[in-house]
Amino acid sequence: MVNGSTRIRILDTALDLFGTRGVGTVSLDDIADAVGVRKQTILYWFKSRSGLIDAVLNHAADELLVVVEAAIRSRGDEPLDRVDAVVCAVFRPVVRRPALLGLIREVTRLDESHINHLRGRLSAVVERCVSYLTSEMEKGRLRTCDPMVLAGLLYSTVSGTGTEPIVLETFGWEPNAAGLRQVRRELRGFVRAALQPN
Amino acid sequence: MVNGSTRIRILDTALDLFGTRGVGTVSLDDIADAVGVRKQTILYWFKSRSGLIDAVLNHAADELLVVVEAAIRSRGDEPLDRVDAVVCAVFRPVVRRPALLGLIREVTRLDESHINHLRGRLSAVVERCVSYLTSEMEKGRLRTCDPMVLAGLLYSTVSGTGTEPIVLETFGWEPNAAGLRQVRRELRGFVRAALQPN
DNA sequence: TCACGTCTCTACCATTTGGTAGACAAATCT
DNA sequence: AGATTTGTCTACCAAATGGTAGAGACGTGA
Repeated sequence: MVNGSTRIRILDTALDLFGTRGVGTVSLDDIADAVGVRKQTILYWFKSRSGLIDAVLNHAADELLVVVEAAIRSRGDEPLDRVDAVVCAVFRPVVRRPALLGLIREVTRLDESHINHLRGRLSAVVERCVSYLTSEMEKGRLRTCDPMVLAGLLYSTVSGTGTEPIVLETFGWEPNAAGLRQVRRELRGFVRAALQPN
Repeated sequence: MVNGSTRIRILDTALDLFGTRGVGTVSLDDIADAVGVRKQTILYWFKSRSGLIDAVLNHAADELLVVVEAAIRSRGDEPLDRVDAVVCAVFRPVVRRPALLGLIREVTRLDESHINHLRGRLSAVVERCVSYLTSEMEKGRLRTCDPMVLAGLLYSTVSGTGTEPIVLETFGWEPNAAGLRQVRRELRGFVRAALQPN
C-alpha cells in the first residue's frame, strides 16, 4: 500500500508544532506523541531530525506559494488593489493555520543549510514581488522608494501582525473573530496608506 | 565583596544568546561557556533556568524602556516627528545590540508566567504610546484609525525589520553599515507615509 | 588567629535527546 | 504456499540537559 497518510500526518503535525513553539524546542518525541506514533516511526519516514525540518519547510513553502501566486494574479490593474490582495492572501493562513507564518519566521533561528533551503524555495515569489513593485513605482503608481526594502517592510508588517498575537494582546487587542477582522482591516489600511503615491 | 560583575556578565551574555538563537535552544552550558564560567556558577546567581529568564527579560525591558522614554520626550510637537524619534530609538539597538529586539520577539515562544512578567514591565510604555496616538488622531494630526492596532502594526514593522536581517537578505538586501542606514531611511519613510493624515 | 560570608568549583544524578539495531506483523509478489 | 517488501514497534545507547550537594579558595571583621 502507498500508505502516505502517516508521512503526511507527521509533516502536518510537525509544521504546527514547529510554527507555534519554535523549531528548536520541539523534540521528535513531542511530534510523535501528537501524531500518536513512536519516535522511530518518524525516523523511518525521515532520515533524521534535520531531514524532517527540510521536509516541513518544503511543505510550508508549497502551501504559501500556492496562496500568494493565486493572489498576485487575481484582481485588476490597480497596484494598491493588487498588493491588498496579496496582503489578504498572506493574512488568511493567520486565521486558518497560524503555524504557517510562524514557521517561516523561524528562519532566523535555523542554521545556514536550512536557511538556504527555504530561501531557494521562496526566491521566485520574492523576485516577482520586488520587480512588480519596481515597475509600478516607475509608472508613478506607488510611492517611490527602494522596492527591495519596501518588500521586506511589507513582509515584516504582515508576518509580525499575524505571528505575534501575544504582542497585540499587550497592546490591548482581544483575540477573537471580530478582533481578527479588525486587525486585518487596519492592516490593509496601513499598507494602503504606506504605498500611496505622492 | 559586591562582585556583581559575574552576575552582570551572565545576564548580558544570556540576553545575547537568548535574543539571537531563541530562549528555548540555549542551554545553561552554552551561556556558561560563553561567559567563561561553569554552569553551577549560573545556578548560584540565579536560582533556576526560569529565574534566569525572568532576570534577563527584566534586563532587556530596562534597556528598552530607557531608550523609548527618552525618545518620547524628545523633539517638538509635530506627531510625525515624535513617532519618527521613537522609531529611530527602537531601531538603534538593532545596530548596537541586535539581540535586544530579538529577545522581546521571543515572547510568543515563552510560557504564560514569563509572558505576564514581561508584559507587566512593558505595559506602561505601551499605554503611553496608545493614548498619545489616540489624542493626536482626535486632533486630526494623524491618519485616523484604531490606535491600539496601529501601535501593534508599528511595533511589528520596526521589530520585524530589525530582527529579521535574514529575511531582508532574501529580498536582496546587503548586511553592512550602508545597507543598514538604507533600511532605516526606508523604514522611516514607510512609517511616515502610513501615518500621514488625509 | 579564627570564624564567617562570598564566590566558584568538582562530582554526581535523573531525565530527555537524537539515533541505531533489529523483532514482528501485514501486505504483496512469484 | 513461500519469499520479500513495507510499516511500526520494543529495546537500547551515548550525549546533553537542568539541578543538587558539598568542597575549597578568598577576603573581612572580631
